[in-house]
Amino acid sequence: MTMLTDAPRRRQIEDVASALFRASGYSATSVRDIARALDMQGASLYSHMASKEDVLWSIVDRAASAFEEAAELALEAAPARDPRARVMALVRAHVGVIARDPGQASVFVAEWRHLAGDRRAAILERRDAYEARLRSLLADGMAAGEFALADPAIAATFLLSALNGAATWYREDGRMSADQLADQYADLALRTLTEDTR
Amino acid sequence: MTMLTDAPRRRQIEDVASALFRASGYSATSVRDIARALDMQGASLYSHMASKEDVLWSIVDRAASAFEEAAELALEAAPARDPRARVMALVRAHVGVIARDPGQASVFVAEWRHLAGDRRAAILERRDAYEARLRSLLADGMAAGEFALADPAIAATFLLSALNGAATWYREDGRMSADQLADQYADLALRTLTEDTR
DNA sequence: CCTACCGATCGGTAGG
DNA sequence: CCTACCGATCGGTAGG
Repeated sequence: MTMLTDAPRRRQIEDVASALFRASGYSATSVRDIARALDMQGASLYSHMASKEDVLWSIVDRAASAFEEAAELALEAAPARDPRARVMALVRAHVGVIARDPGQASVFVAEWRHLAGDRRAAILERRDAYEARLRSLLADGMAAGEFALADPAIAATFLLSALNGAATWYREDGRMSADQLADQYADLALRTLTEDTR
Repeated sequence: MTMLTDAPRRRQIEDVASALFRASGYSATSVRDIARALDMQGASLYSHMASKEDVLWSIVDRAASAFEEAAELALEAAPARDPRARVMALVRAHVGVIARDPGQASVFVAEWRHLAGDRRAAILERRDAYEARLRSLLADGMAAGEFALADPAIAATFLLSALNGAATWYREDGRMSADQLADQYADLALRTLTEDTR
């Protein structure tokens, strides 16, 4: 999570909004709810934002970039020809982004549908591209004989649902560190990909 | 999904509301949106419901009962001392409830937080009890030496997130039948529980 | 960043 | 099930 103190106002607004959107959803959170959390008047927020949807867009766009960049970095660093290591790296990166800012992540996961028109379309495209990358990693692993999957597309969706679930429940002050979360989730995720030999 | 034709009005309202809540969320769906989908005036709905939250409660309560009853039946029918078979049965039952009515299920999964007070507390308790049942099944399997899990609570959360994800994307008219979904998800879920022997 | 204010829409009621 | 209507609240603007 980002420090709320001393962050620029716009960023403070986005962080407070993330937390409120996460707890109650975008539509049930009013501009005045956000203002109240910052000890401001509702109308004053409009010095820093053009619209409520604008703030949602900033959060979702930033989250999408965080996932994309983390995946990029992780896959660059991972061995090129080891599908297991590559999936592991992607999963750990994904969980890391969630653990670092669960508010932002959960807004990305659950509230993007309140975006309209082009923004909605753009984010859907990026989500699809991201999922496609996991899908192709799974296909690579199958081609290499490392994974056994009846349907890599279903497996990718199954996995991403499981990982994204953490955005809803994970608390930074809970009993689990970000690393512990990443370790456990990566382990569970990897198991999904190979035959169950008992 | 339930037939909309000839269902009693109250049930039609709940089915239409489920679909709209699933697509846009509870707060972004107005009473007039629901009425419009039924070719009625907004105020006319109040002959059949006391409040908007009342309709949400009916959907969530019915969904909770469906999950509970399906789990009960599945576990009664499953062998008492075979943890793998028992988890498999529970997963298949859970996915079956989702596939049979994804609208109802996704409202249960995502919109319960818009309930207030006692209802919210009651549903949280039932969710906890349901998850606890899966958790204890996992613990049984570990005790029997059949499952290898670092933390059965985390595994249960991971699994339920993965399964519930289907409530968001599954379409009855899509390329996958309910049985295919249940088969694939049960397979993926079961793999999660045993060591990855490669 | 504030006060004052806008039109639109919200959930819900009265009365038929 | 409809028309007519209610107060409250919504996102947002004007002007300082």
